[in-house]
Amino acid sequence: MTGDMTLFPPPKSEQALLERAQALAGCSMEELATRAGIAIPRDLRRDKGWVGMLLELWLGACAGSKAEPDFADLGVELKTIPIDGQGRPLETTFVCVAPLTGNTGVVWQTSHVRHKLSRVLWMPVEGDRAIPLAQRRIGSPILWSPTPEEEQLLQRDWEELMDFIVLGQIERITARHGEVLQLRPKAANSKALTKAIGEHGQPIMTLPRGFYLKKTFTAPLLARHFLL
DNA sequence: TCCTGATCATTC
DNA sequence: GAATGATCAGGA
Repeated sequence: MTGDMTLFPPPKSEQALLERAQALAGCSMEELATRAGIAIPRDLRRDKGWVGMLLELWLGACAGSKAEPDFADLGVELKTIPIDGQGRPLETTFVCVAPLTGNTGVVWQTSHVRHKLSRVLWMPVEGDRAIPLAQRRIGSPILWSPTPEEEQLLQRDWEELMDFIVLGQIERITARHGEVLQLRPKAANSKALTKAIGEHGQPIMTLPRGFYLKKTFTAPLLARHFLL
């Protein structure tokens, strides 16, 4: 058995996907890794995407495909989210890389952020570092689309952040900007650079950035599920 | 204690 | 370098 084989073909419907995801609830990383023939790292320091890749395998996501949803036929994106004992998120959620050039005329309606978040299967996973990785369990999955209120929050932040980028003010953006959506470095290290627009409209080199959902956005989203 | 800025692996 | 998958870790 090899690590890159798919345990399942892609699900044929949202319902099938959700049922498959629900069947994983309560399972430990040890169970899923062992049954997939995959070694479990001691921790995630050098394997940050390990849990996400493991769940892609079990859910039949198109691993490695790019610029497409994880479940292309269904238009569904898969997101694992580490949670504490109360079901609250332990980390922000990466959405997509921010385009730093060629943004003249871009609007929210056709943005990558909006498309990525239009339909998401959230897979909560115990993430407390006091719990050995092998013993961490999958939580109850949530198939989600933004409510009108949530989309409005996202759009407001996205437009504010994109304005900075287009106007050559990217170096002034910090993770504190945005109520629910923030812009932070997304790179191999602080020496990785990409082209952007400078304060006088000239090309500059800067850190690649990504859009991330703040915990203030994902926490209520997860909590709502437990109230229903 | 928590959040921001930095970082890790892998593929192409 | 860009894109996929994210979490780490020290300073505020």
